[in-house]
Amino acid sequence: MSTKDRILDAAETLFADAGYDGVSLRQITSAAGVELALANYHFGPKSDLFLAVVQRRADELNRERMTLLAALPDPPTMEGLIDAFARPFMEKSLRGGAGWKSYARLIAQIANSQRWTQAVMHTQFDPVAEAFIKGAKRALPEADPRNLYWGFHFMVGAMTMTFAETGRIDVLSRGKCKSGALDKIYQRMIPFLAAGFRRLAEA
Amino acid sequence: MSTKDRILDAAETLFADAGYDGVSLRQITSAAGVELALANYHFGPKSDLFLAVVQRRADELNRERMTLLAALPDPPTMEGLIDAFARPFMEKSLRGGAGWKSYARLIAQIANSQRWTQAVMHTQFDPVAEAFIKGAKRALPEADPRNLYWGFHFMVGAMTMTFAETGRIDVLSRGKCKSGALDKIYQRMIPFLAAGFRRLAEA
DNA sequence: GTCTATAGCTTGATAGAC
DNA sequence: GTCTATCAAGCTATAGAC
Repeated sequence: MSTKDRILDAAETLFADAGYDGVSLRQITSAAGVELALANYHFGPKSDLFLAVVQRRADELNRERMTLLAALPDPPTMEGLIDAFARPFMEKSLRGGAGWKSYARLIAQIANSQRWTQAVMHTQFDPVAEAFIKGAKRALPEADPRNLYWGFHFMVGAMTMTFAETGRIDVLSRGKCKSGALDKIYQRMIPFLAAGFRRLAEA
Repeated sequence: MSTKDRILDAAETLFADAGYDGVSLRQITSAAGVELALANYHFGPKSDLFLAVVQRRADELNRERMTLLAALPDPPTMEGLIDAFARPFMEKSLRGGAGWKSYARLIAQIANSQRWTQAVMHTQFDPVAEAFIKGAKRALPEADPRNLYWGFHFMVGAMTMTFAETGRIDVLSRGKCKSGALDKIYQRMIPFLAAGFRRLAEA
């Protein structure tokens, strides 16, 4: 495994647990088993390393989302549309290894802070978001387009928190619900969100 | 204004913008216009200051939420229940001053990270969450209780991201939607979420 | 590409005078 | 309750040898 990948993997885990400022380059290179100076040599400043961590999986995720979105019938159903957007993330989180779990926790923090909205959310995720909105306009042609943007926003909020698996719901439900049972949650999330979109389309 | 309050206000704004580790005690006391040593004198270690910042408004918020929840008819409607939970936050964010906007950005980060789940979410917000779930069981008695926990989870994800006002939706919608127009968004969020809950109850 | 060594700064916390 | 001064540790970034 290359030095670059070792650094990216270590940075991903640590950034996911403690955030950008909660982790030092020393912790990252130490966890990766490489020298401190190599982080700067391969990635430049710390902020560029952070962006590289996020970009690596965003590219793969977006490619799959775009493929699924393009394969939908026209007009698509809302359920199909939401599934095309959410399924790649769910599958990778369940079966892609620990790196994807870290990435999910990282994205939840990024999506909920102003700090990385421009550099990460707009740069890396807006093209897919626009493809989703375009599909939603076909699925619900009678809807006010603004309501579809808001629906998308509510969906992203519910999804990022779900994939982050903070464990809060496990304690709150006294073990009846499990954050880690993503496939079970997924079966509930899709209809929940689709019903919300449909209700907004009627308004 | 007391030294303690000056420190709390400055810390709130800075923590909301950059997170716990992104802000130093020097930045906080400097913004508050007091000496560095006073942060430790009044609040103890940095982590205790952070918890004090969150607790201050959580107490006020929870009191109002509990009052509204207790005033609902039995059985309540899902719309009424969600409104009782969300309205105090929305009103304060719209009319409570800049401190409540900072607090909303802070809560969005906390709710989406594992790091503060125990010390903040469970400690400060679980009692109200349980009151909400109890009401949801009355509103939708035919629902599997687990689905109500998941609905609550999706609701919190959508709500925290909405109140955080990251501005992403403004750019994505090319100005058609505005993060800051919380009252308009609120009218869409309540039916979106209520329809989601109802759909889960049918499953 | 990798390593050692270090410059230049910032950090949280506190001791001790007032 | 407030202030000055400081400690010990940590930080990012980089220069220079190999």
